[in-house]
Amino acid sequence: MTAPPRPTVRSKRAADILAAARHILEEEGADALTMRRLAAALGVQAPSLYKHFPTKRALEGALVEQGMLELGSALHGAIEAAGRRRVPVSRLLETYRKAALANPGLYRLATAGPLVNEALADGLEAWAGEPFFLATGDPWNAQALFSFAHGMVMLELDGRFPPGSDLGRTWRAGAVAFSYGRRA
Amino acid sequence: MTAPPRPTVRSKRAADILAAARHILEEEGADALTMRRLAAALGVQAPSLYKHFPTKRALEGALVEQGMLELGSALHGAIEAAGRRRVPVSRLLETYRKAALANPGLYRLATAGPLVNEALADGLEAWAGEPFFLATGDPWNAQALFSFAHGMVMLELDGRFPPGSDLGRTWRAGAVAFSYGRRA
DNA sequence: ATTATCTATAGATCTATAGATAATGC
DNA sequence: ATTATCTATAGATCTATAGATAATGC
Repeated sequence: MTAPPRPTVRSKRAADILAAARHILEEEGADALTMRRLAAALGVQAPSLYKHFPTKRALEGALVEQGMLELGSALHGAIEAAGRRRVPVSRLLETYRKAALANPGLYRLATAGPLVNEALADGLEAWAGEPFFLATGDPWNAQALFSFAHGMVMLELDGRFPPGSDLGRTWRAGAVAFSYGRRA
Repeated sequence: MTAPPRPTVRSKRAADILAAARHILEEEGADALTMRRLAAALGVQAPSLYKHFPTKRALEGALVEQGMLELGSALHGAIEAAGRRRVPVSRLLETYRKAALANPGLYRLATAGPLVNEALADGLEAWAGEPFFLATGDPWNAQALFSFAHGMVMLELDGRFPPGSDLGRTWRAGAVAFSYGRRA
């Protein structure tokens, strides 16, 4: 098991700015997250933010780091809870779904669209994705299972499933499929 | 098998505008698709477009319709090619991947983010998704398989898989998983 | 002293409407 | 006659920089 990457150390003020940014992201969506809107939420003028983050991308990159760390921590937590036994795919998926839907805006920012910060995301993504490998036993099933989970979350967030859908059952169907040959 | 929805009939000019919009979408991405940029590509001023599409959303809705129809046609084609036998999951997925990656910009517009045109997409989405039901035999595995395919395409388009990935093998791993109990 | 914030502003865009003018179809 | 297009423009935004002023830490 890879060691968890350590979060970037930030000043109190920078941390507060990120917290406010997350709040806007979750309450009003990614489009609402502008330097002006963020500054207003902090009771400050927009240019002031540039003393703490050089560009908007840098601020977004910091949010991505948080999102990845939190998601990865949740998944690794599920692995550890299983002890020496292999974590059931169903449990990993439940953890994934719960963690992603707990912070939809952050999840989207961190996992959808082009990478915000390539260098950062590299090691972080590998670490966050490791539990899928540990649950499936090979890299191809790991990627496939991750794709299933990501697809489910995105479609769920985008409201793309028909109204009467029993998504819990759909998640379980995926868990069963990827548990082929062993317990779900 | 549901009958394929008929495409909206449009004037030659409206069809040309949509073709130009698709070109921009594929070559320069969704952000580049503005009424101004589109008008420029057609050698015209932006306000002229409003005689053919009342709003930008309406234009995007028309593109979504095209995308859904084309993707759905490809999938239904795979179903028909299998004749009376159930189409193998692997063939359906290959078709999906090929169709989606042939027009990445349109695929994104049509399947990711909030619905552009609710009323339209409703019946169209159901029809386009039907092949997943026909390939799996039940609605939950159908949704789960669709989620896997969508997740794969999105992650592939966003460049989220590590450099050395053998995505063909990952797609096949998914096909095998969802063929649990029968041939892939 | 140093850091944070402010005002002012450059420089880019966007979508969409109003009303005038040019092009086209009967 | 009717439709398409043009010019002109309203009305909103955005990110980011420069330089002055206020607040804070030693």
